[in-house]
Formats: sequence, structure tokens, C-alpha cells
Amino acid sequence: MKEPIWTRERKAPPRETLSREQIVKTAMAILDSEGVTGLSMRKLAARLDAGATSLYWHVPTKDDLVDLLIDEVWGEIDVPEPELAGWRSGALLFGHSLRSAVLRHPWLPEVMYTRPSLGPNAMSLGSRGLVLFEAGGFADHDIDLAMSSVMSYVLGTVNAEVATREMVRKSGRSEETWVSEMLEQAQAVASEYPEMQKSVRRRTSLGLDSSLTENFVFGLDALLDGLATRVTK
Amino acid sequence: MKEPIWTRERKAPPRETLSREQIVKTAMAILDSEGVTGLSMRKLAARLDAGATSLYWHVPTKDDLVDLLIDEVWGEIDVPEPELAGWRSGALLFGHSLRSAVLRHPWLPEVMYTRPSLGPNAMSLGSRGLVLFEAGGFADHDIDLAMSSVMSYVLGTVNAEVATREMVRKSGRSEETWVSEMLEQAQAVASEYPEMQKSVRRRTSLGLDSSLTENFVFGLDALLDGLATRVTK
DNA sequence: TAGTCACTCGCACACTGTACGACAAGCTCG
DNA sequence: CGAGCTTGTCGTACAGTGTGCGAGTGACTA
Repeated sequence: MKEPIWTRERKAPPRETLSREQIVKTAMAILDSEGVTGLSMRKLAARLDAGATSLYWHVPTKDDLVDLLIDEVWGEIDVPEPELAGWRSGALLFGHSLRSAVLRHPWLPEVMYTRPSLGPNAMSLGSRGLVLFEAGGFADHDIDLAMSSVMSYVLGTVNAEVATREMVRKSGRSEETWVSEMLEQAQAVASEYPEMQKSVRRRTSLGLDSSLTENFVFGLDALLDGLATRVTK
Repeated sequence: MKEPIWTRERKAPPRETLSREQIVKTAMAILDSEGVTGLSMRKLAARLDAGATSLYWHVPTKDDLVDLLIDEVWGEIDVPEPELAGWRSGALLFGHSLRSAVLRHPWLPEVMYTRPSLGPNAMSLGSRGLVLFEAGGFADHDIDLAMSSVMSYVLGTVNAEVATREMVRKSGRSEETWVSEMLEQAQAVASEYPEMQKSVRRRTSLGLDSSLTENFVFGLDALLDGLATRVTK
């Protein structure tokens, strides 16, 4: 198993030139605004006024670059110290922080599952999360289970949320017209499924934004309720 | 917004030839065994002893083909009738059925979020799910929220699970050696993170398979507990 | 002045989805 | 029987991808 990119050491950069930091920063901007398919090594290089293959001196492969970008996102996520917030509200805060980081970087779910996250920020995040759940009073064995339940729920929900938002964005239409077009299409297809019709109608009472937030909060709250009963002391 | 592929009608197939069903079936086999990157139109055509572009007579684009494949998977998932199982165990069964379908088709999470699921099987699945939660006694507004919480949790968890299993598969190593190699690497990187060290050690007491199943069940159970307190009647 | 290191970059390869247009086989109609 | 339409196949071509290779450049050291 090959050594991950964070621990491979680099030579010192002697004069002004492309830098890994610069590359990461620009790549992040492209990814945030144009998504995974919008990031190519050629385009990235062009935006840096460089030749495509020059990047390869600073970053071994595109995959490694993406590893760096993912860890950058992990670094944006808060996990409160348990003594400041208490377990329950700490976990709530963590969930919200994770959600908003992913909303800022909607490309994350598309790439994060294809590789292990072993970067420094990922490690630190995991570590602080475990501290929080441990302080919450879970049995040894349940600490990991509880923590990973929360992460999975949040990522699962946000993944769907991001997918919806990206579909709106790519359609080029306004949020309202997209919703109404989508509605029309769903209604047409759902004519034999009265349950779906009702559901679609129910879901459009709020705006898209509040609807998605409500959805997220409802499930997270329920999950935390369920987890709370597993606290042993 | 363009009409989705299920409702666009086709001409009748007059003589023996390639068929959409055949293409879907072969594509499914490739996808299941080689994953998303393993499916190309040329390879698919080759396996059908056809020219690459011949496929395009039967299927408008590769994306449309993938839409068909996704809906095929939705068709494999059970949702019990509420009178047979009751809400709680019905939801449990649904979750397990969804999980095992995704484990059979590990490519699903990679592609399902990039498009809306409006195929007939998706509709029917959604519809039966809603019936189950409605019968469970959730308030009108909560039916959708509860159902989508469960789906998100399951998909989130299984997404991570599939990612792990795929990493093992692609490494070419046996499960045990992969786990131990991964462990070694994590330990090396995690030296400054004692919490992670402990967690890694805790997680390796069971085999990979039981560990992943336990993880899945723990969170699903907690979530359903939390949802149960939201039932109003 | 010679040599070495740090860095840039053009070219080329194998691969992708799919538009286009040429071609063939079978059916229907006159 | 023959013409023409429909159904279906497929070779070629285009624009795009990540990246290995090797040549080239400028600055610093000995």
C-alpha cells in the first residue's frame, strides 16, 4: 500500500513559481463553481497560466490533488469540545457544521467515497468527534457506532440535498420555475401513484430551502433521540 | 425539461436483433462486476458482438441507459405491506432490503445522485414506502420526513460500506491482509491522535462483514426508535 | 566556467461518448 | 415482380480526458 500524499515530504520551493498551495486553491475554486466534471488538469493549468503537465511537478496525480482538496474541506468542520456544549448539542452542532461545509463544496460526496480519508484534517476531525461521543457517556463499543451513525445520516441526507440543488443549478432555471417544472413532470409520471402525488403536493408548501433544512433537522433530531437512549451513564 | 426515457415510446422490434432488454442486462452484468469505470459503450457493444454505435439505435445516450439500470435496481427492493408487518418492522425490513440491493449493485450510489429517479420502479417503491409510513401513524407532514430520513440513513451508511468493500476488492488483497495493512497505515498516521488509535483497535475485534452489519443495524435501530416517538396516533 | 538542481512544457498515447452518413435486409404496396 | 420505406448496423471522425517521456531553461554552487 503506497504512502499517502500528506506524509511524502517535498523539496523546498526556492524561487517564485507554481506552488502546491496555489494549485490547491485554484482547483478548489474550479471545483466549487463548476463541479467535478469541470475540473481538468488542462483547465486548471490554463487558469494558472501554466502548461498542463507543469502541475505534475508539484502534485503526483490528479487523484492526489483531490485528496488534498478533500482534506481541506474536512478542515472547515467544527466539532465543539464536550465541556462547552454537552454531547447532544455538540453533536447537533457538528451535524450542522458538516452539512454546511458540504453545501459549500457540493462536489465532496461525489469523490469522497472513492478513497480513504487519512489526511491530517480528517484525522483531527475524527478524533474530536470521538472525544465528544466518549464524553457523552456511550459504552466503549458504542462510541464508534454512534459517531458513524451521525456521520452517515448527515452525509446521506446532504448528498441527496446537494444532488437536488445541483440539478436546479444545472437546469439554468430559477428555483421556482424548476420546482414547478419538476412538479409537473412528477405529476405526469405519478398519475398511477396517488401516494406520490400527495407527497409531492405536501412537499411544496414550503420553499426549497426551508424544506431541505426541515428535512435534515427532523431526521437528525430523531436519530439523536434514539442515540440518547443508548447512553449508559 | 426533456421527457424522461420511460415515457418516450418505442417502435416495435420486428426481427431478431439487439434489444434494449438485452443491452440493459449485459450492461448490468458489466456494472456489477467492473463498476462504473468498467462500463463503456465500446466494451458493452463488444460483449454483445455488435458495433459500438449500434447501441445508439436502441438507447439514446449512455445516461439514459444508466437511468434504465438504476430503475432496474429500484425494482429489486421490498417494501412490506403495513398490515403484514406493522410499521416498525416493515421499515426495518425495507432498510435491510435496500441495503442488500445496493450491496449487490455497488455502483448505484456513484450514479444515482446525479439524476432524478422517476422510473416506474422508483415511483412504485416510493409509493409503497409512503403507504407504510402513513399506516404507521405519522402526521401528514411527517410521513415524507420520516421516510426520507430512513432512506438517507440507509443510503449514507451503505455508501460508506460499499466504498470500503470496493477498496478491499480493488486492492486485490484478501480481506484480512487488507484490514491489517489499512490498520498499519492508520496507526502510523494516527500516532498523534490517540482517540483514533483506540477506535481503530476497537473496530477490528469483529470481522469486516459483521462489523459493517453491526454498524448498519445500530444506527437504523436508533433512528427508528427516535422516529417512533414522533408517531402521533 | 562547468555542472547540477528546480522547474516548465510540447508531444504523444490510449481511452471516452456520440454525431454523421453509408449501407443492408425485410416488408408493404402498386 | 419491382420500388420504396422502415428498421437496424457500423466505420469514421471529433473533441475531450489523465499523464509518461524527454527536451529545454534559468539560477545557484563549486
